[in-house]
Amino acid sequence: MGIVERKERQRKEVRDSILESAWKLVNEDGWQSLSIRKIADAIEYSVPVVYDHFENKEAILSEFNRQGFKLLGDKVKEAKLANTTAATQLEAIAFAYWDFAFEHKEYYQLMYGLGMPSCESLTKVPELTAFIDVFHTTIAELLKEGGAEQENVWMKVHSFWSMLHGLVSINLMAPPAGHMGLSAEEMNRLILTDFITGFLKGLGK
Amino acid sequence: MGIVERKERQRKEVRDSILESAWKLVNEDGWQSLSIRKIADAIEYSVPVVYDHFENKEAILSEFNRQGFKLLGDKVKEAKLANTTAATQLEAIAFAYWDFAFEHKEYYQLMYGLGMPSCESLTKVPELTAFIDVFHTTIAELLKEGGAEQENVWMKVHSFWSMLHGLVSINLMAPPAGHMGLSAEEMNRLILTDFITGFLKGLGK
DNA sequence: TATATTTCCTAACAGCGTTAGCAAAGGTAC
DNA sequence: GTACCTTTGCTAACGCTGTTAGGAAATATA
Repeated sequence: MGIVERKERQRKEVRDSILESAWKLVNEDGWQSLSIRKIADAIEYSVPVVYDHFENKEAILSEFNRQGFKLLGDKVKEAKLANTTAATQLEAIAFAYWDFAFEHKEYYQLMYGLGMPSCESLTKVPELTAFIDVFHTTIAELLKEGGAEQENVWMKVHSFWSMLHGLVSINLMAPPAGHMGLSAEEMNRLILTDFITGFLKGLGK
Repeated sequence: MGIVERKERQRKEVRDSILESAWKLVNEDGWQSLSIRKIADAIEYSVPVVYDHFENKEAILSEFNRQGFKLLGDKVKEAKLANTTAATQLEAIAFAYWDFAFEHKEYYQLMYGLGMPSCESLTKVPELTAFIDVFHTTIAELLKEGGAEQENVWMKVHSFWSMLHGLVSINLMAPPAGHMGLSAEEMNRLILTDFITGFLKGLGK
């Protein structure tokens, strides 16, 4: 009685081909343009068949979300295991994370919700430069004070902005649960002040 | 002949009411559910009238994008001017940035494209914890080595992840132009290594 | 062979961004 | 005041989206 087995196998094949086609479409035209109808077209089934395997479009996306974090987790773990000291491990982890994001842009964009407007829209905002300039003047001043004027100011500006954005956006998406008897707000305060003192130290302060 | 003036004034009134209604709708139901038809309904005009004032939906969004960066720029500049030393200025800037993001969540989400899935989806991914654990073990080990075991490990883990994500995501959205004779890639390498050494220092290394 | 079940499609609903084309209102000139 | 022109704002449509109801055809069971 291999009939139910065959049916399950065929069912899985359709499910896999949905994910495969979806992934192909995403890599061709990005997340925004992915649609159930396009998937149905690609797998050569009608639209409702897709709904036999996934509750809705978001379920397909969150499947890729899971895949992405699984893959990132593996890469990061692999990088750790390839090193022996904790310091080199952390360094390798950071590089692995970085490389993952740029080798799998589509995954990363989905995982962190990047991409509401087109990705390059940020650089087209004229108000951005005025806002970045405030960072620039302050950091340039600090580097002069610290006697490290020759350092690349723009690198530090970019780091400052980026790290700050990272702290903020992760907090908006996944606020820390609060550990060791500290509330989430106390944690945030700590994280922010810790970041600032660390950054100032990096400027020679 | 105040007729053209009146017409311009009325035109501006409609334009303003479009933005006002859009902003209201966004604050009620988020960016994802904003639609031209809802705006038209709110301003009590038909749909094509909206297109007399904005080329398309994206033009409305980028108007808010500009507003957001303008407001953020003002807050940050204000924080700077309220302080005298560069170090306290930088600190005040960071706090102003932070506060802006949480006081104006809608702006911040639009400005940085957060919000493709619902914002809270991140914490629902089971693969996330496995991936964070790699950070945790490594950083805990480093703190032990540095003799700073009592420090809040989770805070450092959260910082590490957040900053790394910030560096990556800003790079994906607005890659640095390359300054001072360095290519964008060299800049990135510098920024990343600088981050790692800085972070390690913060762990007592 | 007849019945029950699974599989799969057509067709629709309600919404979206966007635009063509027309009616009405407003302003201008005689 | 009447004729003309320009602006204004509408209806209605096109083509797309996610999602689902209901029925036909194929398959499995008795």
